[in-house]
Amino acid sequence: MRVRIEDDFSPALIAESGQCFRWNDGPDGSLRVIHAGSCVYIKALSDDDYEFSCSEDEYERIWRPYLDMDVSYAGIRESIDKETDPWLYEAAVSQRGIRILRQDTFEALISFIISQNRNIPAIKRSIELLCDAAGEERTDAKGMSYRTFPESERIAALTDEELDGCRLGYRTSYVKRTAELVASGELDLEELNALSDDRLTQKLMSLYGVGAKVANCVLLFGYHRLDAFPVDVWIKRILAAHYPAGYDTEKYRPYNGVMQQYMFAHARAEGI
DNA sequence: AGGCAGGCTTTTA
DNA sequence: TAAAAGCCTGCC
Repeated sequence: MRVRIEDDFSPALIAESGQCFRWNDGPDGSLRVIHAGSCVYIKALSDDDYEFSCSEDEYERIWRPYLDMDVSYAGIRESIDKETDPWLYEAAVSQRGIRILRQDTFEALISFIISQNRNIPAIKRSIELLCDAAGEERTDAKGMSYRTFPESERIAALTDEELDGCRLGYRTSYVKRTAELVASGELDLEELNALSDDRLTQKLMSLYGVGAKVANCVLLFGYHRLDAFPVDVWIKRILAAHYPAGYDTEKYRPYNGVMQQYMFAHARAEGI
């Protein structure tokens, strides 16, 4: 179906943003996106018009919420103070179209545990191997097969050899223990949504293999806490270079996470 | 108590 | 060979 989207939206920039790992190039300049057991091709027809390879019902039910279409990212972007934050402003202009996806919480948790101390191609490779090993095989709108992100029970049921085959390295035990905790019901990720940002961060950091950085990524990308501000090596370098006197996270509350994405993506694309 | 060094798997550039 | 969207353990 054809969809008109007038707010900031760039599938290409989202695919490169580092927040999601299952957006890949499809035919004819389209992006192929896998989420929530479904797969869709998104193709830009003009600045504001997009073709989604799904029904209107599926778009409304799955893709529109996933793409966070009820939040105005243009509004957030335009709140940036060009005078006091020139580099952030420039980052937001060049990365206009990035949105914070409403990803599945479990998928985000496992994905960002896998992400630690690795670059994006390696992260994507491990996640695809994990989906191949434990996800369900389905067929997309173009007749191509894809695999869903596995349920916690399916990951917990993998043998050590199968999990090792996903090239997780020392993260294998982190993924295994987290999946087992969720599968057993001992850890209810949905229930945690009632916690404040600080409490949720603490709770996630109590998990084996989850530190401050991964916890903040899970808040931002898995719980849609738009104020979460993951600090990684890139953000450290950016703040050192452009905010030597310190970066004030009060100013853009409650959208610090959106600003973080503009900065991170811009630094990766254009340099710091 | 809180901070720091060293180690960890594998891939990428 | 160093670095990579880091975290854990042990030591001080």
